[in-house]
Amino acid sequence: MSDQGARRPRADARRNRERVLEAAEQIFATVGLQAHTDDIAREAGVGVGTVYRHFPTKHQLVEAVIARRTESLLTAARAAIRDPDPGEAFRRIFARGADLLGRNRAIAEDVAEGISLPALPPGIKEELFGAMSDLAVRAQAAGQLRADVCPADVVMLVSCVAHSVELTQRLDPGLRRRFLALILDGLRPDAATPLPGRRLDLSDLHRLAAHPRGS
Amino acid sequence: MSDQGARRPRADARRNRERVLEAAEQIFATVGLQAHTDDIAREAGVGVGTVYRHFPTKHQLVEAVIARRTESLLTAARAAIRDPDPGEAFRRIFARGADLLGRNRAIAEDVAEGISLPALPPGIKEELFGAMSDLAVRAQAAGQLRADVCPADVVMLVSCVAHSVELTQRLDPGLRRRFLALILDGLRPDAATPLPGRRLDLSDLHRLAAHPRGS
DNA sequence: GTATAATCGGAGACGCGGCTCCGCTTGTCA
DNA sequence: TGACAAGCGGAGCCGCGTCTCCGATTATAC
Repeated sequence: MSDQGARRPRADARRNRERVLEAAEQIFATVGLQAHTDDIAREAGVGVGTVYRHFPTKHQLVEAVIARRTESLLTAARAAIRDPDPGEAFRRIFARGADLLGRNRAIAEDVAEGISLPALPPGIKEELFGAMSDLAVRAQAAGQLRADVCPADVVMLVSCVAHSVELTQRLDPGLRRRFLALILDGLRPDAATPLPGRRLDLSDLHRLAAHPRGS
Repeated sequence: MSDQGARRPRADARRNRERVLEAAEQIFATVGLQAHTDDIAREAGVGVGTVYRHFPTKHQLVEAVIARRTESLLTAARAAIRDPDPGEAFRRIFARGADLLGRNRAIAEDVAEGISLPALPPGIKEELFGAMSDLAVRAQAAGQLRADVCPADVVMLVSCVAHSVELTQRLDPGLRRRFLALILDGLRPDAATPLPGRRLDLSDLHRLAAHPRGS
């Protein structure tokens, strides 16, 4: 009761935590979200108990793994906002997102699962949506992105690409670029046929994110 | 041993089989593939035992439900091959597929799951792929579809659309048409930027279909 | 109407995967 | 070096969902 509650963990605990994180990253990336905790523990060379002590639920483990990877994308997206060529910046980040998804099956599944990005801590999610949205708006202002798409469309398209990535990855990793090219062509402003239906904004997406599956 | 092995089922058996099929169609459409057998039985007003007598595994039940729905799409696709406007025919069947997917969550999940269409009997699957492929080729010959996409791309795109449908349906059913329009714009021949990567044919897809998940 | 075989229903067996519990081990501090 | 709390591991618990089993029920044939 005399000193502060926080106390540095033991060396082996720190080492194991890192090992679990790395094993999880590796296994989730190849097997996907439905990987078994036991397999992750075995890969890390520890017992299941150890995994669950560091990450009380499987979901928290997924969250930790995905957050790590996503942060770097967010950083890149933030930097891209200052790019002198908004169209190129938009396409680059879009492609980079697809790339991240392509390299990590768990993230692809998570993003494909919904705009809700259930495994991502709320803060990062909103920032990422916001950054993508900003990039889109800037590209539109520069006449490099068709004017009738709304940020919500773009975010959804990413999820759509995530999904195609999931598929094509299994067949031929190079195929991903074909899809990307196809979708980016559909996003170009020249020769675009007007989109039907109503526009949605980010708040609609966030509203949906709150109710991931129910109707 | 005197008469032939086949014998007409009892009247109540036929009635129950039909009820199960209808209940399953209804529940799978709204809840999706992960619907519980017990719920289907309750909806049909029979016991689980009855469901399992008619459809020994859940998978066979799914298969029966999906096959029913898919056959009508196949019929439409076959008819569309004789359409005087190949571009329009292609777009119409593409849209109709998306529509079917949009109305039935189980099919959307199944198609989204992979080009493998795991729940579909092999015959229908190949015919459907073939019909879509024919429509694409004809549209290309008429200059209504960009020349650098290959049939495999189209089949994959359908899966991609299936996925977006899954998402958008929950948010706003009208949104589906926006996606469709976006994708179809990307498929137009004018102003298309050349697609990178190598072309795949249907046999590549079928090869993949044989190994749905493994690497 | 009666015999009989087909069909029904739902309690519960079974397998699977996330998670817990507790006896043993090991890092840390004096 | 010894004492002890922090940390470890993995057998097994628990809830869930698919499917089975068998006594009760009922359509059908004569």
